[in-house]
Amino acid sequence: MTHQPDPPPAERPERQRLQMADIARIAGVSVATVSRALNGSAEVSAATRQRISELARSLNYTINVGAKNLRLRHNKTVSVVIPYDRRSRQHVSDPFFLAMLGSLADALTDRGFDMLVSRVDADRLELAAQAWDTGTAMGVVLIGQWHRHEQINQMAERGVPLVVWGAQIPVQRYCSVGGDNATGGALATQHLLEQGCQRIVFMGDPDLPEVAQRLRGHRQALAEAERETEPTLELHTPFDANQARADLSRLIESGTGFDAVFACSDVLAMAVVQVLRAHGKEVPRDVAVVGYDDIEWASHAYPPLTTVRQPVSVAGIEIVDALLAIVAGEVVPPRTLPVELVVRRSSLR
Amino acid sequence: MTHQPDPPPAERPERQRLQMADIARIAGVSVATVSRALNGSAEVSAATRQRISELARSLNYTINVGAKNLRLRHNKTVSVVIPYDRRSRQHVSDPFFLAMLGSLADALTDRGFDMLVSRVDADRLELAAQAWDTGTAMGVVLIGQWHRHEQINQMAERGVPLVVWGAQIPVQRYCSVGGDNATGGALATQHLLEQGCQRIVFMGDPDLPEVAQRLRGHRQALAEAERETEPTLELHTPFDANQARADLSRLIESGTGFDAVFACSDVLAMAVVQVLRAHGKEVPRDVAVVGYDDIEWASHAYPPLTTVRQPVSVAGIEIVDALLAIVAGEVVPPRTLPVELVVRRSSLR
DNA sequence: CTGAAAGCGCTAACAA
DNA sequence: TTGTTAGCGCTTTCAG
Repeated sequence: MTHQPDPPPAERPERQRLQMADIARIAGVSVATVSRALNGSAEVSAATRQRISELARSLNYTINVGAKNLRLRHNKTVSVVIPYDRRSRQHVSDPFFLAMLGSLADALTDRGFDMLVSRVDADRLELAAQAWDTGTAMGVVLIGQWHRHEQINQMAERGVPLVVWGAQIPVQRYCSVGGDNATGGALATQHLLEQGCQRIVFMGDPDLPEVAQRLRGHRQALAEAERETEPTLELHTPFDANQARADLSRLIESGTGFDAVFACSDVLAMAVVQVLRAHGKEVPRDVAVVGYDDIEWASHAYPPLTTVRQPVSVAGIEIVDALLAIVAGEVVPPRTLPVELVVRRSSLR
Repeated sequence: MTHQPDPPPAERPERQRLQMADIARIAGVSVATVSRALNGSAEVSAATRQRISELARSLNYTINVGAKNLRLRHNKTVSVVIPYDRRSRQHVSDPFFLAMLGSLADALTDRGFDMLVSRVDADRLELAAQAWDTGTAMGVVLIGQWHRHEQINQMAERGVPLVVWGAQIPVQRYCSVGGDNATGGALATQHLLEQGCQRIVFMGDPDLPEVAQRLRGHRQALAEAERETEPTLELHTPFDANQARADLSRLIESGTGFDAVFACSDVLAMAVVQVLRAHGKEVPRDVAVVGYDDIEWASHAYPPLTTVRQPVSVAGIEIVDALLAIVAGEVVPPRTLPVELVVRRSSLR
């Protein structure tokens, strides 16, 4: 994706790289034969194939992928886009997103694809398609849909092969893969209720589809236990630890009582624990805390964090497979992956 | 980087994408003119340039980057490689590496470059050059040199434009950018000595050049304070939290006394705090702890972690600029960036 | 089994 | 100012 006028072409004494023609000349065959040999075509004699492969290897020659792609009119790279919030730029530092990135990298590498990574302003999500528009990538993976559902729909309608990590939403014309957020929310709240918690704070920004679904699960669990939902206890905090600290401090200082917090990410939950501690409240004795994601250090936090585990490594595979299917022309329905409550000390009373 | 025999070309009813010829036909000019217009050449009349740009935009046409690159014989993508240890695969989950990735992404995006991300087995580091060999990327950034100094030298000698985040090493034929590890190590240890610590455990694998330099700084600080270095207190723990827990537990159980730990990453430090706590030791009262990196949550840990801050965001810029200079044919000397001790509660007695 | 030749989508001399 | 033309490095009919 070229975002600027090209700089001067950096013309240095052009390093002379070998090309197929060189190999052909040295081997005393035509480039066609070299091409066939190097691509393992059956219609070249085993002997020459062997000979040419060895020659190429010994000369450290590799096929130029750009030229190959141009000729073949396809390519093997996938663009992975991490939207960021212009104000905070925060969430790319969220370990969860980065874990997803790692998972995608593995899945793509295993299948022989390259991964192009870029960050785009969430307010300009159309740019996510750029790598596809320019023919740089065969498809794009969007990590998180934010509040840009409509823009994503438009991209998909424009024909961009697209898979989004996020929630499944009613009028959705693209393929999403995501955790079962409603269940996740319900599991967390049920668990807190079972621990005898009476007043549970929900922390998360329901503007984001995934969070909205978790909130729905949360409320449902309350309803099933015949508890009222209290708007005061619903903190619409975005995925931003600083905001989490501010919001929770305000709540505490307002004198509102509560004995549990269900935060929509582990990062938020850690911030919550920190604030509680600063206010002299002990976790889990005074306030039980549950997070979301189960990132690496949730288990190493103090206290170890109860959380809803998202299936990150299978997610990478699911996303990549879905994208490949879409590129192959299939219609792939959205997919919801199971989540699981991991109980640790932070919520045990 | 194609790592496998190509799968069947996914031949679906080829989505008909516009090309320059289409725009030319519609606009009633030649492709040359379109090319010039779209590239902002001054030798096309402002009027046609305007007209063609608008036509292209309205038709949602974008120049095919692959074809352009082939013709121009260069490209604007940089390959960023994160080596991984085959056994643990751990360190890609290290927030520090991921922060570096983010920093590089920003620096590259700002300059209009694409970022190709891949993970390679540290034991097969030659593969890091693949994206360059195949012409996919104009250069490569290696995050961490591990114990593969020689292989990296060979890549550089082979002509691969290369910048490595890591230590500066005597016989080095490639460009490295890294923090001032010796100073970092010294700062940490001096600080612990000032806090009155008597027996400081050093945790880190000196097989890695960066760690070796931190160890040197550590020893130097001890020497300046006229303390002996005690081999028993030097734990050769790799960047792996589990290993850290195991190693420190063993040390404690061996009955060796100590009142401080200097760990070579924040992740290790957090593991250390956890183990100490499990053994009934309080941080910092019984044992002071200092980490390295100053990743996001070091300040939110419990207790907040004293650590040596690495200049991640400037590092991304330095690395990218160095790589671009190298691609432009310059000889770029290795660069060492200043580090800084950030004192927090974990080390205050 | 191998080679000659056309062309993937674009840019840049060179001509007009 | 604009068009014509020759490739960039490769794959693949189509002939031999």
